[in-house]
Amino acid sequence: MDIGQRLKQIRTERGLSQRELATRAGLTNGTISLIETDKTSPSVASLKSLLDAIPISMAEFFGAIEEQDSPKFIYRADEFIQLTQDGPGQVALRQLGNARKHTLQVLHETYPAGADTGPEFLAHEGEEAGIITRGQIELTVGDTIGLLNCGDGYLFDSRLPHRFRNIGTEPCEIVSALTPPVF
Amino acid sequence: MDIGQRLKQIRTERGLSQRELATRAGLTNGTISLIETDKTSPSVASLKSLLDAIPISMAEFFGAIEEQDSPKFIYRADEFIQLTQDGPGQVALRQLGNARKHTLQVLHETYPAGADTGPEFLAHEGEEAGIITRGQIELTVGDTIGLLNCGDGYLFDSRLPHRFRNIGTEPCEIVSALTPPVF
DNA sequence: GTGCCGTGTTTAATTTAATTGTCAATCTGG
DNA sequence: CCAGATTGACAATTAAATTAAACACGGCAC
Repeated sequence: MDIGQRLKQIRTERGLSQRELATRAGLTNGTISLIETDKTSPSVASLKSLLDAIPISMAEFFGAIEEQDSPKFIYRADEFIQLTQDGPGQVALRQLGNARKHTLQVLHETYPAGADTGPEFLAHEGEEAGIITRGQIELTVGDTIGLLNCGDGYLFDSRLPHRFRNIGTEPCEIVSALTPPVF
Repeated sequence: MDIGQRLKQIRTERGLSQRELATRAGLTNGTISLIETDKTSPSVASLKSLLDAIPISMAEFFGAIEEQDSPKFIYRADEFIQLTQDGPGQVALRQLGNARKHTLQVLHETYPAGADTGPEFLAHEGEEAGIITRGQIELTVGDTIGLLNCGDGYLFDSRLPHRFRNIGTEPCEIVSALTPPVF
């Protein structure tokens, strides 16, 4: 999402210099330079001032950006959405993309040593599967219990009651998938 | 343009607490509180994180806001668009609204003592008119010269060459109108 | 009632954005 | 060719957003 490039494009299209736009918007040329070179992320208020002075609406501005850079296929590690609070001993669930827009939900799960999805079992519609990428974890599905090591995987009907427990000493990481997404 | 209200609306619609949304977006609950109560204007990056975690696009977010609060009839003094650079002895032109969207352009003009629109006369299409609200100014239109005092006004065809000069000792302020707008 | 969790708000400290002033590079006119 | 003006970028300071921690309010179990 390149705000700087888009701002520069519109500004130059209309034949405005950074200084001219700056005075109209009540900002400074330096600020516009920093924004256009992506060295800062402007406040919504600043961006609104700039767009009013051009003039163009926020919706138009972002509409053009978002239809430009979609559809999105690649998600960087820092773009994952954290579904859980962090804290010592807490399970961390990091979701890939906007699951609501898809039928598939992929998570990067981290279970610290001793972590547990709880004594009450989980159960919901759909199917889920995953592969252990670090450490090991105990998985209970129905009345089956198994210890999964790094490289192992699982696949089951989510309606069956299930539970994850890291009974090892090192953290366990899992890449898992669910369909349909559950929240 | 109430960003806080809109964010709160969407967040509560989806049954998210400030803290839950905060962890998903990688921010803090305090920040969301400040944004929702309009005590701060978030950076575009922060807002994008929040909207991604909801999820909703920037264009959708602002689209709903902008169709809500338009059409706009009232413009606050600090919303005027400054058409000129500030500086000592400089004429300041502050424009009311987005003249490009209308056929009428209204300006709040300030002429410091000694200010002058220049020895070369102005001339452009349309008509212009105004009323002096402070101080006094010398107006030349064609070969007519007049001294206008506070409360006086003018109205002429803009194709006639014209010039404003503040020959007094105190600043002069004028509220003027042009049609069609000139840039 | 008391204690506990969940909510949203507020405060001081920190991080980040915005301003100010300056720079080199690029035009423009004499 | 040079002087003056204009452009976008940069460094240091100022202003503002963000954090982290505390606060106050309202349920809800016990």
